[in-house]
Amino acid sequence: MNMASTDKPPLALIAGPTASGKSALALALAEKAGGIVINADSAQVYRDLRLVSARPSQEDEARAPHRLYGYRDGADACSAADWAADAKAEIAAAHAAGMLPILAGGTGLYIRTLIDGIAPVPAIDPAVREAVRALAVGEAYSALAREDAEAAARIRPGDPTRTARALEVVRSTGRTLTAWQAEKAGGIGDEVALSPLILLPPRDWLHIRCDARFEKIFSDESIEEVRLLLERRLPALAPVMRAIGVREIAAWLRGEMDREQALAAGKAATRQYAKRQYTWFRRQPPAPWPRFGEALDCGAVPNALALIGF
RNA sequence: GGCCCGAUGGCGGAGUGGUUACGCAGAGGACUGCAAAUCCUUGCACGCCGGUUCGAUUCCGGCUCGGGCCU
Repeated sequence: MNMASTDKPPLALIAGPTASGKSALALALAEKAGGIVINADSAQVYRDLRLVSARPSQEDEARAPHRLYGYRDGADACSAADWAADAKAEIAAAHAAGMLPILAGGTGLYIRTLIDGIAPVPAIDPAVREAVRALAVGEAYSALAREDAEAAARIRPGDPTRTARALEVVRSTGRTLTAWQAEKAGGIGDEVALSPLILLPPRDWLHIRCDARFEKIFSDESIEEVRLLLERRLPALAPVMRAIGVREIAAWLRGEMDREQALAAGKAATRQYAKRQYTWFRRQPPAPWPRFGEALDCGAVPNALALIGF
């Protein structure tokens, strides 16, 4: 079991790029140690994306309890802090039930928010948000340069996401993002005995798995899933609409690509996503967190679990 | 057999007698409330053999290959 001698309740964390085998490893740990698997992946939270986000199967869910998978409506955009609050509640519930909570997922920002906390910026006035997001990047950036020069200095002029965020924060709260970010709140890192494991398998192995993953996703059932999602006519900027697979299958349904092109585009997007996650998990988590560099085939599971004391 | 056109990095695609676009893919990186998002950086080429020239990817000739036309 976990070697850490402490009174703090345990929390296991298995993170890594897509297709690295996180879910299978989490499930193996849950079966071995009496755990509850808690999703830490931003796309798998949406009900609308069962197949396209490659959520654990019903058989997997029958083997151990799974939480925070498909629990949000696609119209209800989830933020890092929203998820962290939900995860905190699920972790507490697991502890109350005497079980080991096991976070499994690949959204680095979500995990960081849960463990380290985040600046306690209040909710943004919806009118302000709408107005800010309606601006073109250039306009938003020059506005930011006037209203929060400090933020503008560290945000790249071409970065619409961060520019809009910084701008909506000053305008809605009257205080700059930089000022807010001087403090972090809500992190549970100090309250738990964390057993983190980062999966960084060989790239060529991962690429093969990414390709296979998307090929499996591009099925008749997934196409139906995307079709139903499109019928909801959600805003194009909604997180569900930007999930890998949704974009490509939608483009195919609209006749903008043929099947081969959509398949190739989906595979490429999956690999590119894995690469970004690889960079995050290689460099962002604290150095002491163990990294597991083997391909996660069946024989490697015990080695991986041993790294975190199970 | 003759004539014409083309041959540029992994792919697509400009261009130039000396400092060789760009897009995609790949690689590296950033990341504080949309993160499966967003953004930054970047290696790699001028079919082969001669000739002209101080200097050829660029000009000339031949060859090879591809496409087209003619007989």
